[in-house]
Amino acid sequence: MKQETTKDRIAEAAKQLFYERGFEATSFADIASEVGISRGNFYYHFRTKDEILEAVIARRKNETCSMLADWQAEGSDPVERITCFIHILIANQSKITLFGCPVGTLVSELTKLGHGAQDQATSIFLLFRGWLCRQFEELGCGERSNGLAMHLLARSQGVATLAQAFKDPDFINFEVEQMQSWLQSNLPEQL
Amino acid sequence: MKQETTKDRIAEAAKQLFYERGFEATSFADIASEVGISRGNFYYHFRTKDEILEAVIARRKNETCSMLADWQAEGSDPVERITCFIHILIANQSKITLFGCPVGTLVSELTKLGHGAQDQATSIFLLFRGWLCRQFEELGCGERSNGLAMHLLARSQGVATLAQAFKDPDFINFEVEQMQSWLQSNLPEQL
DNA sequence: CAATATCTAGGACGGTTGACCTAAACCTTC
DNA sequence: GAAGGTTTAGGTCAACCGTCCTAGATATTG
Repeated sequence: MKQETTKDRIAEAAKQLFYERGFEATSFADIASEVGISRGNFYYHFRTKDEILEAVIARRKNETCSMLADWQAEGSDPVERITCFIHILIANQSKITLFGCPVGTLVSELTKLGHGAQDQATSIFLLFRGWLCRQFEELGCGERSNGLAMHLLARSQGVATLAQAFKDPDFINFEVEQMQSWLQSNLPEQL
Repeated sequence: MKQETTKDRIAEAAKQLFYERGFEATSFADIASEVGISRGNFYYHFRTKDEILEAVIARRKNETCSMLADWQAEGSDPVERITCFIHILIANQSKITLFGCPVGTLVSELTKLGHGAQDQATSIFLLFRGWLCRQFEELGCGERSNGLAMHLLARSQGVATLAQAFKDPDFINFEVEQMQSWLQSNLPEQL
C-alpha cells in the first residue's frame, strides 16, 4: 500500500464533512482548515468542487466493495452475511443518529440540487442491492430476491432517517431485532 | 376564510422550493421570482430566512393536522385510517420519486446544518407518530402501539428514500402492498 | 551543487448570498 | 382630496463562495 497522500487526506476530510454538514453547506475553506492546509494548496489537488465530490463518492464505493467482499469471506451462510449488512446500523449507530445514512442523505441532496453525480452516488446503493440480491438468490428466493433486497435496503434507510430525526439510537436496536426476525421468517425453506 | 395574502403566497412558494431544491440551496431571489415580486418587497414580509423557514414549517404542520383530522372523520375503522396514512405514498408518488419525503429530507438537512428549527420540523413527524399510536391503541395493541407507529413511519421513510434514489415510482406500489398486508397480520385479534 | 518537478501558501477575481434602506406607489378613511 | 398607514420596487452593503494565479518552499534527480 502507498503512503497516505495529501490528496487522500483531503478526500477523507471532505467525505466526513459532506456527511456531517452536507455537500452544499461545506466550503473549500472548511475542508482546507480541517486538513490544515491553505485553500491554494487545496486547489492544486482538486480543481473544482465536483472533482472532490467524485473522489468522495469513489472513496465510498471502494470502501463498500471491500466491506462486501469481507462479509462474503467471513460468513459461509448467506443468512449470516445478510445479518452483517443489518448490523451496519448498529456499528454506525451514533453517527447515524447524528447525521443519518451517509449514502441516503447524499443521494437525496444531490438529487435536489440536480447534480450530475447523483447517479454515481446511487450506484453505491446498487452495490448493496446487487450483493443482497445474490444472497437471497443463494437462499433460493428466486424471483423474489431483488424485491427482498430492496425491501431490506428501504428498511435500513427508514430506520436511519427516523433515528436521526428523533435523535434516538435505541430505535435502531429495536428495529434491527425486527429485521432479523423478518429475515428468519422469510426464508423459503424453514427448518 | 381570509383572502390569500402576499405573505401566504411567499410561504407557499418557499415551501415548494425548499422541498424541491432544499432549504440552503434556495435563495431569496429564487422565491421572489417564483412569486413574481421584488426582493425588497419580499423583505418586508419576512425579515430573515429563518422566519420564512418557520412559516413553511408552520404551514406543513397545519396541513398535517387538518389531514389527520380528515382521516379521523372519514374512516370509523382504525385500520382504514392507517390505510389512509400508508396511501400518502401513492397520492404523492411522483413528487416523492423526484424529491423524497418533504418532512424527512427537511429534517435531515436542518440537522446537518445544525439549524435550530430542526425540532420544529421533527414535530411534524411527532404529529404522525402520535396519531398512528392512537390508532394502534384503539386496535388494542397496548404497549406495542408506539413501536408499531414508529415502525410504519420508518417504513414510509425508507420507501421514499429508495424511490427517490432509484427514480422508481413502482417500488412505492410494491412496498405499499406489503405494508398493508403487514398491517393485517399485526392486528391483535384476527377474525 | 544545479536543475527540475512537485507541492504549498496566500492573495485576487467575479459572482451570489442574506440583509438592509429609502423612496415611490397604493390603498384607506376621514 | 388630504393624511397616514400599508405595501412595493429597486439599489446598496459586507461577507462569502468557487475559481484562478503567481511566487516561494520543498523534494527529487542528474
